[in-house]
Amino acid sequence: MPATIKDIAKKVGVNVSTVSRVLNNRGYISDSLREKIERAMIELNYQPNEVARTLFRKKSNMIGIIIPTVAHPFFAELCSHLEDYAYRHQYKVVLCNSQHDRDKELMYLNYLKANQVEGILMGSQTINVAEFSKIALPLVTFDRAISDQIPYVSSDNYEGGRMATELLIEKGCRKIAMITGSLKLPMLSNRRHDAFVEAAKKHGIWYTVLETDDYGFNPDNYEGIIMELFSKYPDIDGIFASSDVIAAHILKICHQLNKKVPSQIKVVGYDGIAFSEATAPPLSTVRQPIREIAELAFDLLMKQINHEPVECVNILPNELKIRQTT
Amino acid sequence: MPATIKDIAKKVGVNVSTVSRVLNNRGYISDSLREKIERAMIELNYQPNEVARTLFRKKSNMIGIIIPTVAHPFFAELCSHLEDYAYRHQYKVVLCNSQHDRDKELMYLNYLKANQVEGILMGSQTINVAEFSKIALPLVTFDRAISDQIPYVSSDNYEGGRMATELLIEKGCRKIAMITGSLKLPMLSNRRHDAFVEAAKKHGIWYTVLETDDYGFNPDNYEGIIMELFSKYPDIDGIFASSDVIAAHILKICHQLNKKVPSQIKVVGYDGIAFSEATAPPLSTVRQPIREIAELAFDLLMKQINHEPVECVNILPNELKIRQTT
DNA sequence: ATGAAAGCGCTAACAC
DNA sequence: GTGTTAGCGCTTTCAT
Repeated sequence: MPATIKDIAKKVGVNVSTVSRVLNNRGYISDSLREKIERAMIELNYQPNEVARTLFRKKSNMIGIIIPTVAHPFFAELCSHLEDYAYRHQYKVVLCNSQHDRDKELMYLNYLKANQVEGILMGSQTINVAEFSKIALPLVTFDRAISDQIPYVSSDNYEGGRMATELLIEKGCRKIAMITGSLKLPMLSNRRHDAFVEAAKKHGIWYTVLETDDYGFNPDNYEGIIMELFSKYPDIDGIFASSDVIAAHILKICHQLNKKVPSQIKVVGYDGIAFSEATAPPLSTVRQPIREIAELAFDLLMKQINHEPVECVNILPNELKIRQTT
Repeated sequence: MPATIKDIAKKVGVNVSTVSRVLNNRGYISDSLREKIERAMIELNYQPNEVARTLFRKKSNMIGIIIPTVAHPFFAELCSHLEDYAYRHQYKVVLCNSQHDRDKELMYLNYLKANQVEGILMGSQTINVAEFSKIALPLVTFDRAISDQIPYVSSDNYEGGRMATELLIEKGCRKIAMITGSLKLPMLSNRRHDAFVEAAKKHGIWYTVLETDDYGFNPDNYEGIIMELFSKYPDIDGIFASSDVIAAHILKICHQLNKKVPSQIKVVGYDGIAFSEATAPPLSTVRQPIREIAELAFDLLMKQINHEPVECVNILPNELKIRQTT
């Protein structure tokens, strides 16, 4: 049994409130007593029970992060930055992978609320506004605008898609394809696709679009689609992938099919994850400001927790990284 | 203010203990009352406060995961599986990235304990046994044997290193290198290096070893080392990388230097992360059973929490994935 | 079958 | 300066 404030009090022969005072550095305390108490704390290896404190203060210093899966490098990097900011602000992070499972998402939302987290960061949403309003907790989302009440932060998907497509065209592509996650879901990232289509049309370039499985996190699925694309249109000379992971698979298949990148075919990814620098050849991509997204999202959450007003629409600019696949 | 058990009791006109009974399905309750109470709970959107429950029960249903950084794909995948098992057992996961920072690690350890987590999974340790014994919490580690009291689970590093090296040799390499994380730290993964050296010696093959920066998670550092290797020994014909991430960078540099893989030079990685299948060409690697490692580690933690005896040394076999870089 | 009361570990009025 | 006390939201004896 770990020592409690009572044990300390008893050992020193004072009241628990006195111990509490030194613990919180509040109120007057004689130096001699303070010293004695501090010594006792060390001797008994005392640590305040944060659960009890949370119960009283109604402040848990915990936030929840709900994402589809931390196994995806984009979310892993996002998460890593988020944890970094949280730590600096003395917040702990509860990691929740929804796996795009609606039930799991709902369960986690309830869990988190029941555990008194102060706010939630969501990179995964299958649930709707009504369900959210029940949660009644500070919330920030990525990639999805749930309602105009709930702040979101996202990269400039349209502009990102435009940059990628224009790059392909500029570099001479005349028959381009986009491989994207499912467009059925109302995700902000679908605007990458809108931009692709509009840019292609604007330049009068032939184009086609292929969608991966519903959630786009299944590599096996990617390769089938890429193969299908190449067998149907062997003369495709440019591909915009809606994620670097997909782009890496394209590069792999190109290598396998002996299609030279970038001479015969050019590829642009999206995200700018660490691995995009380590592909062969290094991947041209639309780099999302992952760190900044994390920082802003965390900041927005803190503001809500502190009842400060927040901007709901937060779109951050991307950076086009022209490397060696274009 | 969310509704409490008192609000429910007042609304229905019963004592809180009665409400508590229906909440916990304990003791006798008339059907009519139960129904009324359940209705009230729904009407008030009641959710039990898990913090209060934790305080009373001394059971938080939370565990902590301390890893160097979830941005590294190996840990991201491990974490993803861990979260999966935790969820299935109704446990929540607090994510802690130590960044190999001793202070941060210590802080987190204390935080976690103060927050009454039931156990800790550690993939990062700079602290020592003495510091650990103060924690006095169920613990399982990866990659590092802290003491013979603390269970760890790891892939068979020696055998993995041996398989990788033998593969290189078997495929005809006569001048091989290993690029590894720092060997200064007493990590289990250093045995990959031991195996490399012994296998090379056994076959009378020339070899050399290069170490990355202390913690081996800095890609900029990797490339410098790889370049250095190639400029010093341009006729190297095989490299064993101690991680797939390093291996990917080697592949990239080879592409850049126009060294053909696998004809001129062969590369084997370690880990078997998802990306290892998407490199060009697909990477031969020693695949760690990441899911199984996570499962066993979680299981070991649960056993300790339940005061069941556990095996301390847990070494799981790897699988040699021969793809197209060898 | 239901209520009253004590207590989990801690904090914050309010006394003295 | 330090002690007393009530209470955070919940659970669990122990009465009735």
